[in-house]
Amino acid sequence: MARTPSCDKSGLRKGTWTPEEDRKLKAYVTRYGYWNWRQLPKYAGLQRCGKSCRLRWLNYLRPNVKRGNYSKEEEETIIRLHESLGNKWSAIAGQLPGRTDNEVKNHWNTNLKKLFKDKSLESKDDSELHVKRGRSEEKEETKLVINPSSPPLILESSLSYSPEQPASSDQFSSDTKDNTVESSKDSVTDDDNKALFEAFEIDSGSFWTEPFFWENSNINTSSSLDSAGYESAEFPFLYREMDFYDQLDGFCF
DNA sequence: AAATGTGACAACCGCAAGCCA
DNA sequence: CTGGCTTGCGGTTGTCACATT
Repeated sequence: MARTPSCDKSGLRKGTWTPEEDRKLKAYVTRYGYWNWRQLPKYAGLQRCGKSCRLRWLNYLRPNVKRGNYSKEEEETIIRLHESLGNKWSAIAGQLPGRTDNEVKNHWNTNLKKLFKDKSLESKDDSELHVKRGRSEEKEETKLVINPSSPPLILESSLSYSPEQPASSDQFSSDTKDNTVESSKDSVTDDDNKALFEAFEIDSGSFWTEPFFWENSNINTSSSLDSAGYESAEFPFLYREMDFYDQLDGFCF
C-alpha cells in the first residue's frame, strides 16, 4: 500500500511518510499554517519537498479528512458529478465534505468506474438529472499570511514528546479519532495526536493560558500583517474550549 | 502451504494556472 | 509585458494486503 522510503538525489526523502514526519508536519502546519510549501519543510525539520508536504497535509493530515467507507449518497454524488464534470476530481471532491480529490479519484478508479459503466448500460436517463452546482460551494481556502522575511521557528527540537508523559487532558475529540482511525494502522494514531498536542504545550510554554489571538475567527488574511508577522500568529491557542480540529478547519485549511 | 492475481490507496510526476515583482 | 516562482490538478505508479488457484 505504501511506498518504500528512499532518498532522491538532493537528499530529500520520498515514499511513505513515517509517524514522526507526520507529527512534525502536523505540528508545524497546525501552529503556523502553510505560509509557503516550498520553504515549509525546512522550518518544520522535514527532509521532504514542499510538494510532498502539501500533498500529505491535504490528503491525509488535514483536519476533518474523511477516510474510507463511502456512503451510498457519496458514491451517487461522485457518479453524478463525474458524468457532468468528467475527471474534475477537485471539483467533485468539493461537493463531498471531508473528501479529497485524490481519494475520490482513487475510489472512482477502483470501485465506481465499473459501477458507472454498468449503470450507463442500464439506463442513460439519469444523466438528465445532473445537478450543476457552481464552484462557489467549494471549500474556501483562507491562507494564513505570514511575513516571509521572518520565517517561523523551527519546530524540530521542540517536539520531544515523551510517551511516559500522559496528556494533560483529552482535547482530541471523537471527530479527530474519526479522522485518523482508518489510517492509524500505519501512521497517525491517537498517541500521535497526543504527542502533537503535547508538542504545543512544550513548545509554547503554556498552551492553555495563552490569550485568544484570533477571536471570532477574525483572521488576518491580507498582506497587511504587521512586521511581527507570524510571531503574532498564535492561532492554535484559540482552541482552549473548543474542539481542536473543528476550529482549525474553520479558517486556516 | 505456496504461488499468483487483483484491489486499494498513498504518493510521485509533470504540466498548467495564478501571482507578483 | 514578461519571466520566475508557487500552488493546484489530474494521470500514473509502486507496494501492500487479501483473495484465489
